[in-house]
Amino acid sequence: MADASDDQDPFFERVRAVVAQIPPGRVTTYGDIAEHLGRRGAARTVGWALNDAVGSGLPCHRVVNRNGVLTGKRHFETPRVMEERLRSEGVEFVDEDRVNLDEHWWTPSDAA
DNA sequence: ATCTTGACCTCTA
DNA sequence: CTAGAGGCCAAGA
Repeated sequence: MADASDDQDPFFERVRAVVAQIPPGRVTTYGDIAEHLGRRGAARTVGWALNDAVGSGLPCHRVVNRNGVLTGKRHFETPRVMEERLRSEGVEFVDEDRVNLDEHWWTPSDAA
């Protein structure tokens, strides 16, 4: 297994690693993750990674857009899951689909 | 192999 | 202030 086939470090794997390290009660943004990985405008790709992460055990509900809006709630099993989960963790909502980033903003650099 | 879509962000007019 | 376009990476048809 020393072939160039087991290299799982493109972008997907890295995004998942970061999202998996998001502590409860905290929220992060796509742009922050992308920027932390070295890609500033690759925020879209981050979402793609989560698209495959749904059901993989990743707390994708803790990832919101720059405005703190639960953009990806529609991709969940049920749009309600995302909101219910965040609320269950102690996250406060300033709007129907907007969380208080000023109170629960977590960054990849805050890990460890 | 090519084109389109996709859970985004940022800049410029 | 609002509106429009560009850029990034990956997967599906």
